[in-house]
Amino acid sequence: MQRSHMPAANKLLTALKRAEYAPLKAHLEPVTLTFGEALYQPGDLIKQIYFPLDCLVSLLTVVDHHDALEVGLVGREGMVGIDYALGAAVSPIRAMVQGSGHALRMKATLFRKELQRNPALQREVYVYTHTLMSQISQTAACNRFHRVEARLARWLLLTRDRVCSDHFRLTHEFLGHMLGVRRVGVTNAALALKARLLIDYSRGNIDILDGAGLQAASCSCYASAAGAAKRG
Amino acid sequence: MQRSHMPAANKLLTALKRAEYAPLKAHLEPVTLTFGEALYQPGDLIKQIYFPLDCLVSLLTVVDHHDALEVGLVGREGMVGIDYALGAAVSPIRAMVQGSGHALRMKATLFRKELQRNPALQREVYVYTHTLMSQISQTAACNRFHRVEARLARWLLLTRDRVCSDHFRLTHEFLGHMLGVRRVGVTNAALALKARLLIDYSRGNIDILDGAGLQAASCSCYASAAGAAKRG
DNA sequence: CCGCGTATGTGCTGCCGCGCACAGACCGGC
DNA sequence: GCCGGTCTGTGCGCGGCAGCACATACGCGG
Repeated sequence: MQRSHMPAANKLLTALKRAEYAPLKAHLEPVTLTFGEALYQPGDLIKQIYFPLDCLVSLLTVVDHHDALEVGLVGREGMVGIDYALGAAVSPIRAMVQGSGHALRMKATLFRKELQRNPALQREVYVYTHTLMSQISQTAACNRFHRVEARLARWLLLTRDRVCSDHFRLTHEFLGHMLGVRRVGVTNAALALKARLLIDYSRGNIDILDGAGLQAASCSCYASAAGAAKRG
Repeated sequence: MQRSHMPAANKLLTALKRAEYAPLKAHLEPVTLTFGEALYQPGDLIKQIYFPLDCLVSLLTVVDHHDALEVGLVGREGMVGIDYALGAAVSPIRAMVQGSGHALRMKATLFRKELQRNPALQREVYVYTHTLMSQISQTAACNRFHRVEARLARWLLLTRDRVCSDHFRLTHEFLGHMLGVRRVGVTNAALALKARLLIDYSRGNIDILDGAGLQAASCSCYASAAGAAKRG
């Protein structure tokens, strides 16, 4: 997953001023998250809040206890556990580590206490909530109207923005789960992108060769709220 | 759209205690919303917040300036303008009146001021945000995994819960826009439900004959968060 | 360097929903 | 009672993706 050895900062936290951040800092604990780890399952009590540094977390809605669809993607621009911040005790979704890396973790109860007395933190958290909600809506429409190839392109770009690298590890099988399509569907879409020299890949190693071209191949959704908000 | 002449109360507001509600009350203005009216378009500045009483508002994500997909449905259990409450100035979505009726309206700026100093209102608004976000996610997964017939059944049940009546007016054409499918797709699904004596309809007048049966015909999504939260 | 497991490519068949076109059915207005 | 507009039902061809099955390719460990 090769990225810089010193984890980048979490943008939601760095938006806070020194005095606003200080009371949080004492309770933040650095953790390493590994690929495939589930931070929450649907119905789980939310005990910890996570602020990704250089890892990547997928938010998945689970239907009928087996089919799952990714609805959101969280990198260092956000946090995992928004539901708790909004007053919910249990998670309605599955949060799965999609790219290994580091994060800062905090006990949920302590986070809520701090949130209640910290207006700056509130502002950041609620603005991020809005961003995430827009992203989820956008993704829903994208899944409905656009073909697998465009959605794959979009997804690769979103991932790139979060890991800040043109190279990352992901198998077709996994991408299939993320996009809610068969593995073969991913293979075909990936072949098309490869043929156009936009990406290259082999056995789970993906390289983005032509970001601009990939953006052209992706649907307009990438350029919209979701993409824009994430790059900032 | 036949419902009681005295508009039911908005549940988000009635959850507030007298003293908490009083400062809001002064600024709430009753309005009549008519079918087809757009409260916001994507990119619009949010100037008013709406609390539906007996009307129904659809939240739509618009792609490429022509295709639209419904992601959420707001009745008297919620409010329209959540984005503004979260700190956004412009609406990322279209909010369209799907069932005529009454609502309470408030200037957005006044609402934000009151929100800032009213913890009980904050709690209600953020819990509703969570409900809505869950609903959007659930809908996204539902659109992906379930067939038109099941989704139509689910959508009719959600509508029923909000208008509190087994009868309402909706054309296939309109339902097609809501579900993101062709009108003919709706016709076929509706025919199947009619054949099973779960619903009846004619020229825009829809009757739910067998709610339990319809729920069985709908996907599990209805029973999940979305449905549960709305009936409460 | 051999073998096995994982990752990727290919070839079917089938169904769902799309786009288009048109036929009936019902309702209100004149 | 006729006319026009709206709503609903039907037919046809097509494409994307599902499900299933199998064929290669790559890489690691022994």
